[in-house]
Amino acid sequence: MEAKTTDEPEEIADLCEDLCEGLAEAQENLGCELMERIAGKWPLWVLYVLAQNDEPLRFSRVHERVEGISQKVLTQTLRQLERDGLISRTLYPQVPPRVDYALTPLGHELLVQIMPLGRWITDHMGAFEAARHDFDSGKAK
Amino acid sequence: MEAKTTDEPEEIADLCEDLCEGLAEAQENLGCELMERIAGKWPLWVLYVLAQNDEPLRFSRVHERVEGISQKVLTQTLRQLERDGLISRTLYPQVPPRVDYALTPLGHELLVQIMPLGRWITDHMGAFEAARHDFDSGKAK
DNA sequence: CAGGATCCGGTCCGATACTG
DNA sequence: CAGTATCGGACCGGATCCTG
Repeated sequence: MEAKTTDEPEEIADLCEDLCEGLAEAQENLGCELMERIAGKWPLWVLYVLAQNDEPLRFSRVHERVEGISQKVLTQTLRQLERDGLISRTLYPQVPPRVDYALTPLGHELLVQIMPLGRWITDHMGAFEAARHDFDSGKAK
Repeated sequence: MEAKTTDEPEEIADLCEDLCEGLAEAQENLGCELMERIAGKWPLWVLYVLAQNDEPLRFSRVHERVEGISQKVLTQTLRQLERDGLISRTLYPQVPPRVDYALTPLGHELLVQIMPLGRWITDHMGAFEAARHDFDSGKAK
């Protein structure tokens, strides 16, 4: 019949099933949107910063810790995360105003879910770098 | 879904450790780049399409299956994925030319790693929608 | 202190035309 | 068939100024 790749067809088919059940809908609908959102440069970073502290963080503190982000984008990011229920925003009607951001259980769980992926990526960083090097040197002829 | 409010500090600290070990480097360095890359709208989609077939796919086939993508962006995406060693590109010097794309073991494993995350997202889609609704209706006063 | 409003340069993306 | 090249528009993010 058809030539198969390096893996056994069963493995692929098995993966396919899971993917069709779990990822397919996410891909073509709203989950894809979420994947993109959290996978941007800043959102995960912000969640990570909030996770490092067991207490809520003020806007300024987050701004300090997520170095490189502009105030505008940080505000946008925080709004998005709040909208998706990943963080909570608490406004203290003081003067000067004070706003605390904290991870929600949902946001916490999301980090837990993403963690193994992050670990896997770091573990295979060498493979990625090698692949890139091969590709680049191959094209630079 | 677990309905725990503010988690115990120990849990957070525990998470922190893992995050610091696994995600921190990825965040601030190259892994972050990879996270963003694969999490874009198309890359994962392309990988997913390739995973559905146990045989390599031609450019046209991929283009058909990843509906909505332009030819230009598809080319870019495929190049990226190839550069990162997630897919393989095989050129047959025919006329008309023929190019086959297939998942590499690395790309295959990446999908396996991402799957549980995708599943978790779909499982909690309701929570996300609810959070968004709450947020939107709260602001629309 | 937190963040809204504005301007503006860089980037991304789609459509089109063209090549091996 | 599988791209590359180019152009114009949309969008994104940064810097600055201003408000409660």
